[in-house]
Amino acid sequence: MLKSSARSTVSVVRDPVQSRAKILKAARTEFAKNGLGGARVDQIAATAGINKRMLYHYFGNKDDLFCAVLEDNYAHKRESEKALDLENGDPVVAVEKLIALTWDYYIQYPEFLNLLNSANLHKAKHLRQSKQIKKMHTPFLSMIESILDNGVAQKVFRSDVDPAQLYITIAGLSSFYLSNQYTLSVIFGRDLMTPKSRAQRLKHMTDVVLSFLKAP
Amino acid sequence: MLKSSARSTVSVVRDPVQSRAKILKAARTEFAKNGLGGARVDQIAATAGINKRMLYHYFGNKDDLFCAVLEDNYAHKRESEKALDLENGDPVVAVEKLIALTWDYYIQYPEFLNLLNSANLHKAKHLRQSKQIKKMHTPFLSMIESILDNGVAQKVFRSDVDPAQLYITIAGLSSFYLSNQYTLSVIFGRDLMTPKSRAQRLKHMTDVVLSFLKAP
DNA sequence: GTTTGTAGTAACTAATTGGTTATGATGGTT
DNA sequence: AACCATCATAACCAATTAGTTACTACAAAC
Repeated sequence: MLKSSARSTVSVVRDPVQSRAKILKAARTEFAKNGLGGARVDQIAATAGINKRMLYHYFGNKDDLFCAVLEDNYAHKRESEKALDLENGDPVVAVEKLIALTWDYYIQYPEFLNLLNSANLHKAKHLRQSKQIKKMHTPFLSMIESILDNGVAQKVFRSDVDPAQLYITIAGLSSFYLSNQYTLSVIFGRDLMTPKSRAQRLKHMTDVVLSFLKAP
Repeated sequence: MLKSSARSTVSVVRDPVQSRAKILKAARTEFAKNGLGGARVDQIAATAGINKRMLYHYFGNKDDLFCAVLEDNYAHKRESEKALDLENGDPVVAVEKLIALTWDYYIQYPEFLNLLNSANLHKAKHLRQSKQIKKMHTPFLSMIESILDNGVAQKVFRSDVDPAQLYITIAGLSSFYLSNQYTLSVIFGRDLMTPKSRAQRLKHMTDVVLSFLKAP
């Protein structure tokens, strides 16, 4: 059975690094928009401007591609956290900065939370394959720990706070508001994403966390 | 083109109320498990034990079925909230009860959060069709408002708290922990759902919220 | 300069998908 | 007892889906 040949006159540009990056970027957008189940491989290939065959060439299958997107997603976030230096200086200011960073990151990259939700819908089975993920977070947790230690040493924070609990709390305060902004806006009948609303939320979250940390 | 007739010897039981309920229940499970995009209409029909045609008969199409599931989902939660009487009595106890109720409800009905996430992934376009949703929440918000008012009157709570902000905070503290338990467990390398872990989280959340409300 | 692994394309496929057609059965109302 | 809107079934369909096959072409090593 004969098949027609690929076009042979026009020279094909080979750029594996960029091709891979384009696929990853398009996949991130598509997975974030429609979830793992709703995402279409054809759409990812079309958005990336590559042939679908290359997607399978580089990433194996849809699930492995999703896994690669998740790793990339976490790596990007950790990169932004490294940029801040919170372990030295005033612990109260450090906590304020940490809350603001979390909040701003979720706003700037709304795909992050969508991908996180999708990963959890599938009980993190994609993430569990990845060996790097866990160690990526260890330095982050120890950073929170030293902020708390500084606060305790300076007698401004209570001494019984679990860093993991605090991290989940800060992430949850931002995440729920942003991730559920659409249903919440319907329920409350008001736009939660105006600059004023956003500022109020940031203030509220900071109040909540610092009241807790400073409580006797 | 002749088609074979439906079986004519065995009498068919007609029970529209139960059929509708069975579809809704199966749809809830399937949508919660796989998201809107990943859910399969055939699977819903099979689980419900009804013919797929009836699903379209009762609910129109997949999106309208999803909308019906969401309405049902909210209605059920509001029903459980009505059961409590929090507006009278000690405001501190009322807040504690509200946090515990939210937490326990999410644990008892994990589909709730999955459906909520799916609804928001699609920017609440299904919920916006529904007219009842908004008014369903008004009494709930005013309940929180009167708890806060009681607390202020008794000089145990600060007076600048927005009820909507507080509601989102309480929901977020529970929701993020439970909804993301799988990825968080991978990251922290510990099981977040042991009885001990769950008790610690409930205590932490209560501490956080009450520290804030009692702060001067 | 030829071999070889990798990057690339077009066309294909088997299975699945949401939704429909054609037909029949039921039971309350008139 | 005839009527008819509603409840139900099996079989069907057009479109879509994830993944493949068969083939071509570049570029660096040999």
